[in-house]
Amino acid sequence: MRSGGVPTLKDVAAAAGVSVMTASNAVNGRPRVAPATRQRVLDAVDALGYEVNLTARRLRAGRSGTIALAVPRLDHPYFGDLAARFATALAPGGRHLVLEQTGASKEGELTALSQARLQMYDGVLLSVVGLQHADVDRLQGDLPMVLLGERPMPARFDHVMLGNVEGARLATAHLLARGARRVAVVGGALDEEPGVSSTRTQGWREAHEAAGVPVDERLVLPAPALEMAEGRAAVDRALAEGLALDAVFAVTDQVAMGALAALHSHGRSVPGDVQVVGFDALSLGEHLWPALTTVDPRHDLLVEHALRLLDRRASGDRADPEHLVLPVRLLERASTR
Amino acid sequence: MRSGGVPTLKDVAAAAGVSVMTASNAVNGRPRVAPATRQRVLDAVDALGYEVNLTARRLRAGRSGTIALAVPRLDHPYFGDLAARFATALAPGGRHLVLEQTGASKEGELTALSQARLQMYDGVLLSVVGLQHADVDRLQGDLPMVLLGERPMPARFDHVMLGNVEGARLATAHLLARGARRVAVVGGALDEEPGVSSTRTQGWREAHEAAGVPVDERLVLPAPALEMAEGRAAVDRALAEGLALDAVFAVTDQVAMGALAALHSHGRSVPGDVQVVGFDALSLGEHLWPALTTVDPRHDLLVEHALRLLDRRASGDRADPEHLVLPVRLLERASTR
DNA sequence: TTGAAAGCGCTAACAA
DNA sequence: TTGTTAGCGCTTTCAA
Repeated sequence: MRSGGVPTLKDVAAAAGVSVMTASNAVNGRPRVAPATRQRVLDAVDALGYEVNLTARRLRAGRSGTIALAVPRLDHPYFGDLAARFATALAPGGRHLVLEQTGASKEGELTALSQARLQMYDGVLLSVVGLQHADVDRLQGDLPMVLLGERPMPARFDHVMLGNVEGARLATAHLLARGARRVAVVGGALDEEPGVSSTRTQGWREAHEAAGVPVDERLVLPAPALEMAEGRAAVDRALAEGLALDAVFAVTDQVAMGALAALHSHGRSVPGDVQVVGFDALSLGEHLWPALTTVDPRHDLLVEHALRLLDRRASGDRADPEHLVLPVRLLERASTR
Repeated sequence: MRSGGVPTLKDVAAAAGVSVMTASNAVNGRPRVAPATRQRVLDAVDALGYEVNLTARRLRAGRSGTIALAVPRLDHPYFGDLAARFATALAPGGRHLVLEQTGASKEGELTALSQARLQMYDGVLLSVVGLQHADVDRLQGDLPMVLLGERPMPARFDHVMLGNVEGARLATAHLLARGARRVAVVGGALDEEPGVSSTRTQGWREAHEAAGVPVDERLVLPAPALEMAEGRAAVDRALAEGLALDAVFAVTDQVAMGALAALHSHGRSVPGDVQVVGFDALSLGEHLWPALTTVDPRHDLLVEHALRLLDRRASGDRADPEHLVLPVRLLERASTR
């Protein structure tokens, strides 16, 4: 072993008095190694504290046991929750998740979205929030990859989408059924730019049409980065300007929390004066006061399908890509009547 | 180029009519390449869509430009916030952060904490929350590594600690100065097991001693995983059992949110009946109702010092390891008087 | 200024 | 059952 360095398979082989190949076979539990030989190798492994060099294994064998989840932001609880679910689902198979930050396309911070980076993994789960069609289309090669989230993307990739429109429709219909007539959509967007804001605003609009309630576009309150502070500021401003509203559909739970803060500081009671629904079913919504009614995006199904599709590609399956839209459901809690 | 595969440097060299070595020199901007040659190589790079294989580079050159932040949980906002800060700080240097989940020692989920995994990175920032001295002591080799968080750990590593005791003392002293006499420490622990709970409980105790207020150990309300639900349940139970308290020092903001929920459901006003202080300065605390007074753990300083120490090791410096304790400060907001 | 050779640590394929 | 050969894609060294 090179002094000061980490022991290699060569060191193990030398210590056990076998060839490097036999050491490899023994270490990896491959058959056709005599029990006595195997034991000598494993003893040497213990004695030296050998662990495989995953970089070398990946270069040679093309696998490292690592799957990447690439998300636009590391500091949104939504992605942390999702990452924890994927990590848990991968663990039994001996695989391992790492979280990569892609940044958003507009800001030109796509460091993680290069062939070079993604090639380090056995597979990539790519959240396409904030990405453009072209960003993803640049990706070549046959890296197993599954796209997550609702945005128009190259059809050659497997793609699991949340029921954004359907969830927004459910949430808004629930508010309208509970008597609301002035439902603000906080974090909404009227533009054509596809994404969370616009698709969920679309569901809000459809629910109004289905209920025969006219839509007032002044009730669309933007919160571009979908942060709590923006949701709070948007509702603050609307109330200060005297905009009439008796309900809030927040396009994410984070934005909903901001809305709740604003309503509270203006003395509006929830759900008495204003009913509130969020989207994402973050665990913290359950413990707010009042507990937040929200749309469950079914991350359980997302994880299940995404890994199924990823494994299918990893096993060399060349079937046509699947484009799934998951079902959603409403979790009724105390912030609506 | 192997059909269907990703182009390699060999493909670029062939296309440009130079040797692989010259292509490498040109691509990496090394000197001693004739301008015309360099241009031909770069043209070939563009034409083929070549990107360096980071696995091969790491195996040969020992660097990949990737730093890992290993944390016990991906779904605690605390770590997401910290990760985002590290990612931002690394970006200007062209380096890249990935987030690894270590799990907690007790549950035997230390998948990420193997030599093998960590060796894939140029450096590792290891949050030692939930880890044992022995887990970390197993790590050999000269991988640049900085430990984060207050726990007894092998002294041979650089180690940046938060001012846990000092922060808890500040928070508790603030409550006592504002008239509180029955300060519950939610998420606290009386045992000797070192960690967030016990060190912050220690600060709570010291503040009482300094103020001459007797400590009542019944006011130590555990929340082992420091989750919101546990904080809520702990305070719920205490109030149901008639435990007298006029203030809460929650050892994390997450636990503080749970405490706020419990206080609210028991009709206790904050800060009127019960004052509340958290710890961590999570951004969501600013937007709660009331806004949460909290201890700022100075993540800005943590990031600055951790990267300084990491870079020092990466440059081969053999200086004695540093063991820093960061200063903290109290952010006074509306949940205290 | 350019290139040939060697090898990082590992494993697939084949030979003994 | 064990070992030999070759090479993954890159970069360091050294020669041309």
